[in-house]
Amino acid sequence: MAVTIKDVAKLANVAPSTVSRVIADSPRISEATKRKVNEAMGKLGYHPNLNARSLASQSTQTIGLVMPSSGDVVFQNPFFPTVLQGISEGAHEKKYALHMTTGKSEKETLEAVVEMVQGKRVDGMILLKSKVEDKIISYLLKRNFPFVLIGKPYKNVEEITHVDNDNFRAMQEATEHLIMQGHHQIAFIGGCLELVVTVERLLGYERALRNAGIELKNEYIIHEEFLREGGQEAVKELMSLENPPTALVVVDDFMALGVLNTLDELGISVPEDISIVSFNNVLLSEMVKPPLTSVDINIFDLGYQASKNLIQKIENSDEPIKRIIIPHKLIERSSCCHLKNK
Amino acid sequence: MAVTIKDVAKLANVAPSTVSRVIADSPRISEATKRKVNEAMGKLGYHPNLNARSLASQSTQTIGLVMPSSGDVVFQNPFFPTVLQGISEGAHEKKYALHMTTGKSEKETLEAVVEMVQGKRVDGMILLKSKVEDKIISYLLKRNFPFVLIGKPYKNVEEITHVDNDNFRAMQEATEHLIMQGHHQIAFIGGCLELVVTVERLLGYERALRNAGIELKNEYIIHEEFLREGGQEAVKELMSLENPPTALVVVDDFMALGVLNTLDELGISVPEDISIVSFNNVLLSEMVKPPLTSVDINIFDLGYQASKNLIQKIENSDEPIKRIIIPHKLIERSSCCHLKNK
DNA sequence: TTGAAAGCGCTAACAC
DNA sequence: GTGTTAGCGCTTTCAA
Repeated sequence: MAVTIKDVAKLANVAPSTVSRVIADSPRISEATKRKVNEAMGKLGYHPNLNARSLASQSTQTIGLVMPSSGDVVFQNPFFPTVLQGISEGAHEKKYALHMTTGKSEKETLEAVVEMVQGKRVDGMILLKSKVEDKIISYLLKRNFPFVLIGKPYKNVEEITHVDNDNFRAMQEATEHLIMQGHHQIAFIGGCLELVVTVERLLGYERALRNAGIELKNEYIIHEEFLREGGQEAVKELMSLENPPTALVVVDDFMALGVLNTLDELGISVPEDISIVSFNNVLLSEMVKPPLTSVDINIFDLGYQASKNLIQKIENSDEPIKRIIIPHKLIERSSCCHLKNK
Repeated sequence: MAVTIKDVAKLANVAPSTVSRVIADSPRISEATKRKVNEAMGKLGYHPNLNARSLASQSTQTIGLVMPSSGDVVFQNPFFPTVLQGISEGAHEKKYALHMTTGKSEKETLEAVVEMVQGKRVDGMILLKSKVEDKIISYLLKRNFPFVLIGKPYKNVEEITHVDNDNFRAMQEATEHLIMQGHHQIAFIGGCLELVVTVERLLGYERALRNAGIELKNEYIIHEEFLREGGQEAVKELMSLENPPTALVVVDDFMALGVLNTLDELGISVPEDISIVSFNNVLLSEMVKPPLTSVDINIFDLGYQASKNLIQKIENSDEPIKRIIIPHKLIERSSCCHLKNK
């Protein structure tokens, strides 16, 4: 068996509780015994058993996370690793670890969460996306379990600490950027409408058009899970409309790359024939041709603030509900240009 | 306080141990009490405390993982998420969870591992890369703690279960592919030489050239951590040699994209002026222009097999040491062509 | 400032 | 088949 607190206590000639106090760096312990105990720990190569500690102290110093299931589109693009990196960084700073599981279905995912929460494996949870009707959120809310959502909750906004971009404004600005370049025929290429982020951005797009007195056209709005094949068709259809768009807003750089390829096949050049603004500003966006004008939403920070704030909440149970808005920024590159008058 | 096994026992009029047996689905328990207990669990909304279980049973059903630290290049490309996805999938199938931490330095990383291992937070570990001198490996080996390495160990190959590609052959074949297309001046663009994978591939490259009776040139071999700026210079230098290469092998698609851009700037076209074979075959490789001929190394499977085999090892302590080679495959696209005779 | 002792919630060996 | 009981290794009152 491994070396325990008792072994250390024996060697240092103190009680186990004293050792425990030394570990916790309790103030009311003499320097002398502190040294004595530390020495014994060193000599024995002692390391606390964290399960025992968690059991006794009802805290785990770990944050729970549910990964998007394999096969989820999310995985093919850098959002997930980057946000994870941010989460991990924030956790690491406060000496928290991460505990993750996957769920293939919504049911499995919920089960995974229940297991973590009721199984006392984690002190808090970070949720990576908010569905329109989210059982996980209801569950956590009901149990009053600390969690932070990355993204905007569909409901109960006032009760949920969340970190998000101002996706409405971000998309509005992206659209306005195109409008200011003279574009009136601007199409929206977005993802799954069940995701709140898509809804928000769509609204921002619509607002920008409306503000500019531009008529909304249903056929200019596309929702595709796509990477590869899926979207190709949609883009082709879009471009063969009677009045094809002269500009596109695309909700993700990776999608934009797919769009770029389809346009290339169609012999349409960017930005000469059509302008594009996309989102996320991942490394990719500056490496493709043409480099993409893209809205940087600070993915890393989204994750970093999520774990940072979750930990605050864990450690101080009457921390107020917060809404943290991570700033975005339009990074101009070469995929947009002024609409030439015809 | 949460509902415990005792509450269930009381309600079902049985002993706590009986409840425990029902949970473990012990064979020697009557259907009647099984039902009775299950009913009580349902009624109370019981969920086992996993810390208590781990403490008592000395097992956690979780796998440890150390993430590449933020800032690590690894994060900017899809290798990490994909391998994580594979690991997660394999773990999920056997109802294992993942526990992860980050380390910024080698020292921190080792500490993180020690904490997981001695802290009894995990039953086994997956290592994502093998350094030439790897303290983590020595540590785990010394403690005889179950672990699986993704990649090839630098030493102690016979004692370490690892899952890897045959990187030597993969690179040899990639190089031969170019040689068969008439190329003799083939440069190698690789990553950090401290990583065993780089060494292996370099050897495969050299073997292919040697087999074909082609002289090795030092100036044809580049090692760059690069993405962006770093590599640009290197590629420019390479192309301004007296005898610039007519083909490149690049160890990563993402790097290849960087190379592609630099070449474009130099007015060199692919594949007309220079051919490229890269590695990993991530989605990106078919989306860039020109689509990259790339060696698919089955990243997902690397992760999947790693957790699969780690779990076997955890559950059966005299499982033999294994070496699992994941097949690779050259996917031909448009970044290579026959060398025109001059 | 330190020690003794009672749990945290579970499993498992042993008894019946 | 089921109950009793002794831990797993730690934290945390309560006393001294």
